[in-house]
Amino acid sequence: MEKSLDKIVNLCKNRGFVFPGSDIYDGLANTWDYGPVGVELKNNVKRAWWKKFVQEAPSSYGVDADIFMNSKVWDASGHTASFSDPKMDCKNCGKRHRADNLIEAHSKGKVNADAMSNEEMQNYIAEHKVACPDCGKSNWTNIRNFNLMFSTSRGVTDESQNLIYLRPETAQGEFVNFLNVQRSMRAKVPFGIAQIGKAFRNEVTPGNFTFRTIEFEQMEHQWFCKADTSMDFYAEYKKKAMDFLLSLNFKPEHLRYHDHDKLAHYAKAACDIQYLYPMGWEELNGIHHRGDWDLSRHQEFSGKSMQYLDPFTNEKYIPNVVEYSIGCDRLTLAVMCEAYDEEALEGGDTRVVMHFHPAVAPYKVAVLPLQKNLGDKAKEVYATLAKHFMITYDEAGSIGKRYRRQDEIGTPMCVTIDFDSLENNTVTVRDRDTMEQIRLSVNELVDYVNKKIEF
RNA sequence: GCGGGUGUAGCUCAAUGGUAGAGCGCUAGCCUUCCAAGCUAGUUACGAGGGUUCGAUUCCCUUCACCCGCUCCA
Repeated sequence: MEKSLDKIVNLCKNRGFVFPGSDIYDGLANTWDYGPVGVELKNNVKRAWWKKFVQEAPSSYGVDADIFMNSKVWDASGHTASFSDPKMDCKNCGKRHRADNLIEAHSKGKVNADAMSNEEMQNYIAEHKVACPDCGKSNWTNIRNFNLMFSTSRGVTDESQNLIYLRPETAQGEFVNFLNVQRSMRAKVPFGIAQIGKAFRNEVTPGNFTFRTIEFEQMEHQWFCKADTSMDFYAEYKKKAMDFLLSLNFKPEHLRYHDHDKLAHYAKAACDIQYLYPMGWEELNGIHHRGDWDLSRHQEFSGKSMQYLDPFTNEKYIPNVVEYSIGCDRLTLAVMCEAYDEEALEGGDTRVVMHFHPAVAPYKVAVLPLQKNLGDKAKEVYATLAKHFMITYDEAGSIGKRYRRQDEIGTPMCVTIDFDSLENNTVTVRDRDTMEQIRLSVNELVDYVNKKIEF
């Protein structure tokens, strides 16, 4: 199992999908850069998602909110309070504990550690020789804040510096724009706000290639609706989320729902869709019924009314939210895992093929002159196709080798130029999945490719 | 942060106390009319610093980076 993720990581490095971040400086753990091929794949995945959840979705609107947000947003969302913990490690047994919990337990609740600074807590623990609950020794590291939010500061001079965070989730960008979108688009509840954007988490344990990283991209759709319809929409989005994945050619047996029994503080119901990655079943997306928690909190913290006035019934209410959130990098990785195939050929040969849905394939077509002296004609065909699609060109090596190269990056169609092409302007189109070949005129080619990549 | 591991070419690996070799890949040329053919030539490496030594990629120390566990996990 483990081996097969390695194979994908290797393919990614060798074929330009994904490189280790800061590679020439020995990397930076858990950062990854998408290469020329990978960025096409990822962009196509995003485009496919946007098509289903914005373009074709009734009453859904896209936004692109800023990564930096007023710190009060994170107070309202609860991240400031619960995303940061003062932790100390026991040097004796290695166990990690929260400093505030240690003090409150030691003082039997008489000392309120919440009001203490880290330094005060550290001093208190040293003075009172607060012992490790696990081994009984009092030999602690200094307090370190395990803040899952990355912070930086805004302001040039020291005195004017204000702490700001890189958003740990994109969702708040949709919530804080609820009023703006509703008003400017004259939107009527129910309606949706979608966003694709980066989020940052200082994860203690990232890993598994691009599955869990400290910087990642989320694709989210928040559906604002009336409370009494919300469970129906929750069920509907569970289905929509699954249908989207199936439309990308995921095998049904590689996907499953996973209902949460333990709910986060904001959630009324929650469900994941998991994918069978090489390392096992892992969360690919989440569908959360968030009630009116988010808008209510923002109403409370901002002082702005989040109430919606229903123009038909004149009812006033704070809408409920059904959130559908999918990790773009996770999805892209899943798409790669799902597409990866090693096919045994006659003669003991194997070819690695990425069976991407043509809509998300990095290149739609590879243009291959059968011989180098057909290059001029091939470049002419290339120029014609390049106006319509992301395509590539290769004239190095035997034709078989060039087919294999394209198979490895999942190019669905290879177009070869031969001497007949010069005579009658036709080309041979070779299909990645069936390996069948058909003869088309260059004029027919654009329509043919368009039909293939339909999504 | 703790424990373990790794670090030689783009990749996979090898050898060696006397400054390194292969396969694959890649590039150029020849050949070639449809699935990794062949021939020729070329290409590129000992993570960094220090020590021992006449001499270190090899031994020792430090450091850096990465990987795997653990801790944590909206």
